[in-house]
Amino acid sequence: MLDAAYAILVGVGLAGFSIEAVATRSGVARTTIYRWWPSKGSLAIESFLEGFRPQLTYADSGSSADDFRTLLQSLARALGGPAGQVAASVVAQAQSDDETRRAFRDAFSEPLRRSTAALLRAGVDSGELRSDLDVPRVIDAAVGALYFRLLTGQSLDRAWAAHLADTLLRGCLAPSVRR
Amino acid sequence: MLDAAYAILVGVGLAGFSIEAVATRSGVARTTIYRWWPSKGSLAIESFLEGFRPQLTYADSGSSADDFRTLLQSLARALGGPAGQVAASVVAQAQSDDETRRAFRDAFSEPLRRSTAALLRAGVDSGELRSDLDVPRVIDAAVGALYFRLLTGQSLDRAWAAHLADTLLRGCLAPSVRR
DNA sequence: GGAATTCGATACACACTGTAGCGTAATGGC
DNA sequence: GCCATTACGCTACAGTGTGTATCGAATTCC
Repeated sequence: MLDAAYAILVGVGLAGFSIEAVATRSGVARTTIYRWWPSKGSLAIESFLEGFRPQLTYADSGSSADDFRTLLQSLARALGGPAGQVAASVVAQAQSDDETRRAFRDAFSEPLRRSTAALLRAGVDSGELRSDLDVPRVIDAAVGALYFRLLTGQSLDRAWAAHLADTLLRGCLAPSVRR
Repeated sequence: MLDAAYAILVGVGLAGFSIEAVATRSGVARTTIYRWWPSKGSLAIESFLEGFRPQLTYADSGSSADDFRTLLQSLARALGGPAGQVAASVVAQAQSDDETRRAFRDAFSEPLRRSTAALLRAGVDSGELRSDLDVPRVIDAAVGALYFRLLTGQSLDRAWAAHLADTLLRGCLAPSVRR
């Protein structure tokens, strides 16, 4: 059923995503789906997590800047593909369903935020990044830019992510490392 | 009818937003609404534009950095209020309706992008901002961060916007002006 | 004052939701 | 091997919203 839900979200998009459609496609009775998922949102988010989780690269090269760039690139690569369509659908669903919003935050958004924060803080500690770096804002900007491109249907690839990372990092590097 | 649509989106949110509900609330027949708007999305976006347009501040203080900060603050202020709820609903609608997506981009997203780009380019020309500034990415980051906070239901106010602007500007200022 | 337009009201076919009830097949413990 | 539990398919149902068609009444324009 998760496969069917994923396939529908990737193919037809949120417009054609209904319990009915998932049931038909997966060859399962509608009642069976209701038995397992309380709402459309929870089904969507679970199918997203199923298909997305293993695609991120948390490098540890010794340079926080490089690791940051690598992470953003892997994010862009993942969200630029089919999973991006699913992610956008989940975010859209979350606008009319607090439960979905909460689930998405807890299962995806916050963990990602925490990992990124740890990565940047390591850079601050090592002296590579400026000591007064406003980590939450940098993450808002980075993740936000990805959201923005994703939800406005613009392309999302490694090259774009690399440029974004470089642009952001210019304000993050410690004075002694700046170009 | 636009007032009714706006009020519903602000109050109940996207969940309770239906042609039916707008008709009932505005005391109008459902058929009349269908006569004027081809889709739910076009109704939502028009009610958004009606209630939002006049709220942005395009300052011209002589400093691009200050103007950028001011613009971001006014955006945050506007989107942090009731209109933000409506904007989020429109973006969500746009995920299942290409027409809505296109309309939102043409009527809101792109003009805002263009104005911001002009503002930043003026800073580049005046020498306040670095000559190799990647303007599109800075805008992606700034606008994206706003989107992100908006769509994940996080607060959005002037103080946050000011910190965001400062964080971004650190990577934008020309070497001679840097702190 | 007559024509054109716009509206309200009703009706209809359709799709999806969410719940309930019932019979059936598989599973797992003893 | 038997029996209880569990999960499933199927059907039915009431409710809500969609989108279209039709028609008479009200309003506006000239």
